[in-house]
Order: sequence, then C-alpha cells, then structure tokens
Amino acid sequence: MEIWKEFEHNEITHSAAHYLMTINKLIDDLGYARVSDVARSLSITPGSASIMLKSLKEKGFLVEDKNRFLRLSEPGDRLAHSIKSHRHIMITFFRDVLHINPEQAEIDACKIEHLISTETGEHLLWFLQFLMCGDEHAKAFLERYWASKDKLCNLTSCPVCDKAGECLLVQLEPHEDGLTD
Amino acid sequence: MEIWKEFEHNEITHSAAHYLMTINKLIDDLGYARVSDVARSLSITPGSASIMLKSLKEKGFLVEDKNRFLRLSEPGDRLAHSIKSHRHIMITFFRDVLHINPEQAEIDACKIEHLISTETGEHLLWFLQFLMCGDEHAKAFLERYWASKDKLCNLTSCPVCDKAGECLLVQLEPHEDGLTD
DNA sequence: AATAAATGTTTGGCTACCCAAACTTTCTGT
DNA sequence: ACAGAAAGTTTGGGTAGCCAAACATTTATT
Repeated sequence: MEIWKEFEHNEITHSAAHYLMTINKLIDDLGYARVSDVARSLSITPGSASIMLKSLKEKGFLVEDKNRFLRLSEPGDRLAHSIKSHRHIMITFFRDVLHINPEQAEIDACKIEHLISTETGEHLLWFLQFLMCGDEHAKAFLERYWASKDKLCNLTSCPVCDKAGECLLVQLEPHEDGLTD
Repeated sequence: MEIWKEFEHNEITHSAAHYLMTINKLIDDLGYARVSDVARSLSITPGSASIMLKSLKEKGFLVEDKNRFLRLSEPGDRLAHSIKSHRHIMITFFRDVLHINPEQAEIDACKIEHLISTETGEHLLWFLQFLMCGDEHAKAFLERYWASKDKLCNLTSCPVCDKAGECLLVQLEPHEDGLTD
C-alpha cells in the first residue's frame, strides 16, 4: 500500500473519536450519556448520532445498558484516552514551545490527534518532558530560541551558509558545520 | 463552529492534495501528465482520476491544454508546494529530531501535511532552523536530549516532582521549578 | 483508410458521515 | 391510565472518494 493511502487506514475516524471522547466527558459532567446527550454535545442530529453510536457498539467500542445509558468499553476507553493524550501533547508543544496562538494550536491538534501513531505520540511526549522538566540545557535552549525567534522569522537567507534566494526549506538539509545526527 | 468540526474545513482534501503533487511530479519525471498518468501514478482507476481531476479543474487548481496535458494553475501550485513543505518539515522533525523511525515518520507526516495551518508550519520551520543551524545551545540541548532519551523513555515518575503512578501526561503541566514561559 | 490500442468518461455501487423529517418507543405528570 | 414530551430509530437525500465495467474518443500501426 502506498504511503498516501494510509490516510484512510486508522484505528478510528476523526468523527468516531469525538463520539467516544464525548461519552466520557458526559459521564464526567452529567453522570451519564444517552444518544440524545451525545447528539446535543456534538451539535449533530439525534438521527446521525443514533447511526454512528450503533456502529461504535457493533465495533465493540461502547456498551449500552438496559436503560440505554452508554459507556465506553475497555478498548473504546483506551482509544479515547490515547487520542486525548495526543491532543494534549500537541497543544502543549504548539502553544508552549512553538508559541503558536492557542486557538490555532487547538485547531491543529484536534485535526491530527487521531492520525499520529503511538510511536510519534510517545517520542513527542519524551521530547516535551525533557524540554519542560527543568534541565539547564533545555532552559537555555528554549530561552535562546524564543529570544532569536523574531529574527529567525524574518530570515531570507540561511544563518549558517548565508545563501539567500531559494526556498527556506533547503536550509533544513544538514550543513557541513550543522548537526547531522 | 465547534473545533472538532474544523476537521472537514481545509483548503484541500488529502486525496486532492496528492493529485496535485502527483501532477507536478509527473511533469518533472515524464515531462507531462495526463489523466491516465495520474491514475497510474496514484494506483487508482482512470475513472476515479477522471472525476477528481475534473473537479480540480472546476476549482481552478489545474488546467488542461488542447492535447489533454495537465498542469497546475498558480493557486494549485502554491497549494501543492505548501503541502510538500509541510511534509518535509514534519518528516525532518520526526526523523532527525525525535528519532522516530523513518517509515513511521513518513506515514505520520503524510497524514497531517495538508491539515496543519500555515502558522503551525512556519513556527515548526523556525524551530527546526534554530535546532539545526549550528547554535551552541541548540547543539548542547539536542546532544543532551538524545543522550537522556533512553532513560526518559522508561520514566514512570516525574523527573522534577518525582511523583509516580499517574499518567505521564500530567508531567506536561508546568512545575514550580520548571519552565512556564 | 481500417483496425487495434490507448486514453478518457460515464454509470451504478460501495463506505463514511452529515441533515431533515417521519415514525416508534419510552418516560413523565396529572 | 393516558396524553404529551422526550428520546431513539428509520428513511431519503447530499458530499467525497473509491471501484468495476461499459462506453466513447483519440492515437498508433499496418
């Protein structure tokens, strides 16, 4: 399978992920979650919710008791938790490290939270932990990065090789005196 | 509009983005791009390609000459270039900074390349530029990060507050002695 | 020029997800 | 108990994108 077709092959769709997360949120906030509560919370019609929730039940992500109260199954809860974690990690990185405006950070994180792999989520978490847990080198790096950010944002030539003109992206290729790992 | 519904509201869909990028690639490689070339290159049927390419023409992202050769319009090319840039930035960050395995880095980058905002793409580029352009603090930070990564990966308690047990994610909340920006 | 091959388009069917509206079931208050 | 409200489901329609297969057109070969 070509890489670009992997886009359709995820553990769960964006929409379904939000159904699951909403059920947990409703149980936290209201104490229960029924079809109509989920529909209201997501601003979709009860008809759409009914169909999607039926399919999520059939897939084993949630269960319904005799009184039509919904709750997540163990796999459903694991999935919802994983996606919430990814969102939290992405928002933190975008907002607190990159200094992207918080609204945009939330939007971008929400779009990709269900798409990034467990591996990428974990590595990002470790990276953030190191960045934010008081290590002197991390502190110094971040301070210097933020301080030089405004200058960097206006760069039209590479700060290392000083070549101008071309797309700034070429600067991501390793330089002789840069870090190549 | 709630944030979660923004997922559907992008400049271009994942599929359409790859049609555009494929046309540029074909013109580079073959010198031209026709409907069937695009279909072959993307491993989809000519029928599907015909329909999608018609809609991309109608949207003004590409043009077709009298001999049915396709090329991107200015807006189409701008979009394709932006998405390729995002992919390049994400792959570089995932692979060369986070040390995610290259295949997974490519898959994840491909899934999100068309979803991240211009703002997020730019900030990530600046971050990478600072990380990779030879600054001493960046070098020291990366070396120390990579060196401590194995230890960090196995953490079950926070290296700052030393609290164990809970989800590691809580460690992303700012600590008293950590960096809070 | 005539046939064969390559190319392009249309049609009907599928999945996913949404809406509106009709319909059914269950709960609630008098 | 029974009417009305609330909750849940079904049906028909729409978008996006894929496939298979039939059909139409264009290009190439003899």
